[in-house]
Amino acid sequence: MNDTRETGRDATRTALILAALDLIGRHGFDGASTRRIADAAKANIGSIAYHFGGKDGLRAACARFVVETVKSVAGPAVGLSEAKPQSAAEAEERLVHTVETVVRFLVAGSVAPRVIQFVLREISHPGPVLDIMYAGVFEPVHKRLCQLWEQATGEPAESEETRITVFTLIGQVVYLRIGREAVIRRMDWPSVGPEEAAKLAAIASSNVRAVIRSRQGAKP
Amino acid sequence: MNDTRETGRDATRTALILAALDLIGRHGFDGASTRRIADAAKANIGSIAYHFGGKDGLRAACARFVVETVKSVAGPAVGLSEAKPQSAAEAEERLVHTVETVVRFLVAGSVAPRVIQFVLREISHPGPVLDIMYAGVFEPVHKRLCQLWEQATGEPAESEETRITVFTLIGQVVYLRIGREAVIRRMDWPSVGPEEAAKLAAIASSNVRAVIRSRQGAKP
DNA sequence: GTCTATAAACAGATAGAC
DNA sequence: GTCTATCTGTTTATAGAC
Repeated sequence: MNDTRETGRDATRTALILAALDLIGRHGFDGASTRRIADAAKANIGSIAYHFGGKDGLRAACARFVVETVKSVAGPAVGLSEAKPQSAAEAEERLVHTVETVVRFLVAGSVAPRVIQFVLREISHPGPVLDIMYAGVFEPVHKRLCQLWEQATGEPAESEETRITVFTLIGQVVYLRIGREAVIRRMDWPSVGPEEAAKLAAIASSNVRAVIRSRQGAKP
Repeated sequence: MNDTRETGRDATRTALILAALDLIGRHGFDGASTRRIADAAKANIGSIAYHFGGKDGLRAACARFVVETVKSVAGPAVGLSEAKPQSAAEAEERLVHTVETVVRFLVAGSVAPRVIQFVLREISHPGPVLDIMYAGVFEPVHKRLCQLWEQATGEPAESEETRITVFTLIGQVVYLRIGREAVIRRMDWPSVGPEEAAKLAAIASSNVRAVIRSRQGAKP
């Protein structure tokens, strides 16, 4: 009888990854001790060495988990595996839809706040973790957004201008999560729930449309 | 004869703060040991306890140092102590100028890359350090930008819409620093120097103008 | 004030019992 | 596979010499 349910090998692995994601996201890699991670996962310290070879192996496993999670959210939103939109208007709608989906995921996502915190911690400094996340998520999503941008504005997808512009569009959204504490204080919000996320998404989309409009006007 | 020059009390304090800023920025608070900080500052471990009461005291001192540094850059750029601009066009120029100054400071600033890294590390989680930086820098600068926004677009400075919009304008710029490694890879740049910073600043300013334009059109 | 020696706690890795 | 005991190194804080 194969026991692939709650207990067993995979359950321990997953529990360790989720606990590590949470604690590394909250306290940083050095601040999250293997003992606390094991405790949170209700596993023993030795299991980290057994399953991942050590603390660094667990970190890499977290990165791969993040790639899968983000792919499952950003992939469909950006239409990674769908056909290209046929018109400029359609491409614009797809861009706006992506931005709104990402805002909601970022600022009010109950699914994976730990995933986000982990990424924000690990994204700054180069290393194996960044390599995994860049190749698995950042590059494919960014490239796709550049294609959509080309269809929406007529600017070449791989031009320097387009690539930078897409970074700024992502940035305005990501910062809402990074600066979360500042946003909450300045907006005088108790926290950021679905209602607040909707307001943030509305402004972000409006900005995207404004920039598209200005670029369309530049070379009509 | 008062010796306020290179050696003495203040020199040790400053050296410790700069070293802590650098190492905490690079490895996080937990990842930066007091030993390495003291070594980098060419001071002894005991001096941290003597001058700052302990590692936490040094962290707070870093935050205060950051506030002073950022004020000296962002303050003049945003015109914190100057009179309000007289026209919408003037306010728009001031906003664009601020964005360009901040981009240059962020992505190519040779003065204080350590300051930036420290802020990005500490900004996520609430605590005494965030309190110091929010009250000292974030709030005053954000409020000033909201005022400029009102003058440039006619939208009320303290409306929810304006406050959020200003966050998105800051965000597109700040992300260029946070996602630095991703930007470098995707742009295929060896690093981000003055030339690259100019390109980034140009796009960011163009975005700001586009959003202003769209808001002006909304309520003419 | 500056520096050194040391204490007490904690880190990650590992060997071996079950 | 899971868990415990232990090893080795490192952490912050501190007491005391100079």
